[in-house]
Amino acid sequence: MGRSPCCDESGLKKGPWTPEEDQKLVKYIQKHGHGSWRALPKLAGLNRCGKSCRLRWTNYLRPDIKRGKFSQEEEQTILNLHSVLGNKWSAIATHLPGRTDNEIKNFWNTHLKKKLIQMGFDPMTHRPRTDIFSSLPHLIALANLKELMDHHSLEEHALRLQTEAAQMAKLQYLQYLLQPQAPAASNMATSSNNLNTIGTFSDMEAFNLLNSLSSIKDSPVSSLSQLDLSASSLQGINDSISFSHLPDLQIPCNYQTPPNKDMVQAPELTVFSQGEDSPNSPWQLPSSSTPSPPSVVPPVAQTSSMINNLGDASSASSYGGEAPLAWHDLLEDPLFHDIA
DNA sequence: AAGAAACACAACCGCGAATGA
DNA sequence: CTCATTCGCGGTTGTGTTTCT
Repeated sequence: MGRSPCCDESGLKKGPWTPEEDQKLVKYIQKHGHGSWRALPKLAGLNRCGKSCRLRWTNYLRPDIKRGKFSQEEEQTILNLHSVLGNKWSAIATHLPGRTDNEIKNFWNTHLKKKLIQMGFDPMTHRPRTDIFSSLPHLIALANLKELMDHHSLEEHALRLQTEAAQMAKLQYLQYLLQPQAPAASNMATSSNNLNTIGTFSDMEAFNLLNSLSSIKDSPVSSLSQLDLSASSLQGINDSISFSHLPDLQIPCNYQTPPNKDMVQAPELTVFSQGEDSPNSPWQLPSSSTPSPPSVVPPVAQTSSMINNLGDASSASSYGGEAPLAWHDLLEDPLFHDIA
């Protein structure tokens, strides 16, 4: 065990590669393949360690590397995969042909992470931030409220938002049902934490909810940022409706890049369905930038496997689960009773 | 025009997993 | 089974470039 001693060896060159070194490395690998990286430098006539050669080849010299800016589609793929896989850069890279894990990692650290923070999302959990800074985008959105109000009458706006809030609450409930580790829903379900045991209940509930939510995409306001903004404005109008649990959504998000950097836009919600995507991935990722909700509501059996897959996905994730949902809050919420 | 700050990205470091003797 | 070696991964740093003041 222990780490490789190769880089500790003195006398080996470090730092940026020269074109001559690149040429030597490329020529050698094209002719012989890399074989043992440790042996390669000597054989190729390079005064570098094998590790350095491997890195240079895999991150820069490999002929199949795609260079240049990341496309919108690639960006969205990274965001989606990161929400499921966490910082598993190599795993993410396998879904982006021609891109290296290092490149993706750099792109994440320099662009996407900041973008998410700007949007008010925790880049690690992909959930709305709950610290003080999270309110910043919210406040920015509020600042734009006046403009929005110029276009819609307040009442009409409030009514529409009330409907959307109800849909969000349903989504929350669905999220709870899809949580394999969720505590038994007190008096509403069996007392067992066993997924199979609560499965029957969850399946039916999830099935019904998915049915009722299948039209959510047609909602006139489809982005969370709009909903957040709406929620704030509505809260002023009708204090009896609580939106406190809205930021708890954990269903994987499908992010859309704001059309320009000055515009703050939160992710659109997408209910993922199991699909014929790569067998490595339990998720069927939306293939285009305009995702649509599942056109066919999964049958009960499928919903079960969705739940299982959700479990797999969350275990694959590198971050521990924050208490995902204030379940009792939801139960006590008058809004919940209206929709349930 | 010059210095500072921010950004972008290549490369390095250290760790753990895999592998083979 | 143990240990040494190699490889690959993820975090971090260093440095060149661009933008801002």
